[in-house]
Amino acid sequence: MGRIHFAETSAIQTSPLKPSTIKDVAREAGVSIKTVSRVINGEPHVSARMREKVLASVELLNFKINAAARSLRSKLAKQLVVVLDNPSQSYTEAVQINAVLACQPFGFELSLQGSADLDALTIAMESGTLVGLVLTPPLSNDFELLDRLSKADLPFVRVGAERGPIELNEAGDKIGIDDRVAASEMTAHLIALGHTRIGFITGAQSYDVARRRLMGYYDGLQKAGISRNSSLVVEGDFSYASGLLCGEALMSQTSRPTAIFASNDDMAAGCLASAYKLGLRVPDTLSVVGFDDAPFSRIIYPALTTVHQSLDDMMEQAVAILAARRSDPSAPLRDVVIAHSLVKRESCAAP
Amino acid sequence: MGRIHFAETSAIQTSPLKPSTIKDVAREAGVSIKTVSRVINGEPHVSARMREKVLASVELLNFKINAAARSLRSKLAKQLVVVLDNPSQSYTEAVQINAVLACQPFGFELSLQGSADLDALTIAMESGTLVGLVLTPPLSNDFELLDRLSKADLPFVRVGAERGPIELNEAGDKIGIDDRVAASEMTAHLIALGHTRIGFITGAQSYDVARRRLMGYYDGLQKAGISRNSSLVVEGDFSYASGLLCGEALMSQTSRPTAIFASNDDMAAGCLASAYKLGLRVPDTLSVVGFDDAPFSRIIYPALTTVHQSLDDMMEQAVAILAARRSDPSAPLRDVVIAHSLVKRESCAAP
DNA sequence: CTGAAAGCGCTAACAC
DNA sequence: GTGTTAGCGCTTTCAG
Repeated sequence: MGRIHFAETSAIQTSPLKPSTIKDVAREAGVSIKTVSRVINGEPHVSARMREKVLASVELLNFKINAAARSLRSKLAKQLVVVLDNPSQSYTEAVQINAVLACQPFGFELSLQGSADLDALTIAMESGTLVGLVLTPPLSNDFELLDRLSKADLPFVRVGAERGPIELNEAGDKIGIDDRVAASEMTAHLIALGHTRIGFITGAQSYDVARRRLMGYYDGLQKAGISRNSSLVVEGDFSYASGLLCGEALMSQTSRPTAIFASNDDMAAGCLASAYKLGLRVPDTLSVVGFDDAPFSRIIYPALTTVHQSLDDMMEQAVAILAARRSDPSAPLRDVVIAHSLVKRESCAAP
Repeated sequence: MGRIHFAETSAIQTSPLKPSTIKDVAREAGVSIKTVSRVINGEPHVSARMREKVLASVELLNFKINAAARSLRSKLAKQLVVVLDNPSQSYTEAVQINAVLACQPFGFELSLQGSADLDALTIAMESGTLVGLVLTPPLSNDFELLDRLSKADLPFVRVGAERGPIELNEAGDKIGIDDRVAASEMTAHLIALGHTRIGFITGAQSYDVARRRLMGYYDGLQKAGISRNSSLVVEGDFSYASGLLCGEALMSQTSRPTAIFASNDDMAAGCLASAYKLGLRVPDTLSVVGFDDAPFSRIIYPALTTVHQSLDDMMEQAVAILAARRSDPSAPLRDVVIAHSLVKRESCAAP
């Protein structure tokens, strides 16, 4: 997750010269400052020759645009709100840092909120300071909220939202991984290892992401011809504490599962802890896998086999989508699917 | 670590009005815009009556200073460099997010770097764009670097740096916890529990912070009248991998320790993993404690007893010190000690 | 102690 | 296609 890429953020290393202005560039290139402005903003109606001359001078003088002056004049919106209300500590932290990182290049002012205050947001939008909202699960699938947001004409992107047939009150851009496919792949991995009694710890069923992961688990079972067993599925809430409880419930059954698939890493960690408490060795006696590839997943013992979802990509693109929509509000709605991957570590083995 | 405080960052929630300008305030208060400027910048030479009038109007109109306009005009430096080169993944991540957070209120542009490029930094300083540097361990005690930094007249604050008798090439502001006292307290805690054979995993001895924590461990032993035993001290490098190795080394001794004090949480996690591998139950057979209170320390099993150091406070103050020094370069050098605390969780028990 | 005027670097609006 | 002009909101002169 949020490793900052040193080279990218290191403005100082790349600009060892005194800052030059648009005027300097204009003089150098022998054009007007407006032309320079057009070129550096990628506007049309500039001849190729001029563009080249300007670009050369920009390079020569190591011109860097003055963000303060630009935003003072252009009054482009720059507040971006991320709404975050998730019980998973690691998810919450990962979203936070990646949101901060994603906003840096745009100079957006990030505001993290636990819920969306429509009135305040509407005012901010009308006064031209709001770029838009990034909604994370479970809010990204809260249809009442989505409805009000679209009625208020507020741009928003839904992270990890349900994708599928367009529904009536469907709106906003979407971005996420294919949770269902990922969960099915993980299930298949467990089955390939030889497991047939596979427990599943689901998130709250009010979360669409939880439902999708559960469906993926069922898909995997079905593909292998293994029938569902409702006693092997228990419902947590994506928190560590719930993983502890659900793990215990699963393991204390008369015929206990040989593998447990927790639908996020926080719950997998809890599950690992309860296995330890019950004296079950992982992966020898029990395999445990997670979902998310939280930062701690390689540092707990045993290192967790899990599904990697690239939250940095996701937040980066979410912010980029909003930024693009700022210039062109009527651009077609995006639905971006980010690649996921299985990361196999030490927490599972053959039964 | 980096939990973002929702209320603080939520500019939108607190300013549901259209932004008003210094002009509006001046008109409201019946004064000139310069007077408003003086008041909001805390400048002297303003009568109490005027100040009050202005403040009232500021409140009334919900005036928020326009950072873009201010920085365009005042050309105050706003680049802040954090130099970070530490093997601990969790420490690195925590510093990153807290640095980003700490810079937000000042509108500083953060640049994370793996080393300090003096030439580039000097140019940036001379052209008035550099606020200063925040040095983290081990750089915060790299005397050659410190020396060059002070000769180049660059402001810097040293996080987690050695404190004590002023040395010749001592310079810069300092901020950190009292590592030595903290380590001694943790050792005392272990001893109070009944442990006498306490293993210690130290960081690389080239790190002053590692040396201080080791000294604290010795202090704790000494206070209890327990003699040092060099076979109980092994040297890691603050990484998870080294904790794994060192833990193994400690545990495979003929008369193994009943408790292990790893001098950071990454190594403690590694140590826990090696205990698990060797079939030693923690805390039943072996107690393990860490240092730092990394985000994962409550999620691994067993939840880690550790020393909490408030990196958010530290980075916040570090940035604030630099900001203050920007207005008054000759202010006396600060040496801030942040409070630490023992957080007792489940990873240790009586032998 | 207070104020009037100039202008930071850039882009919007309008010429040409 | 290109250039000119005005002015964003603030702080900095420099006069009172």
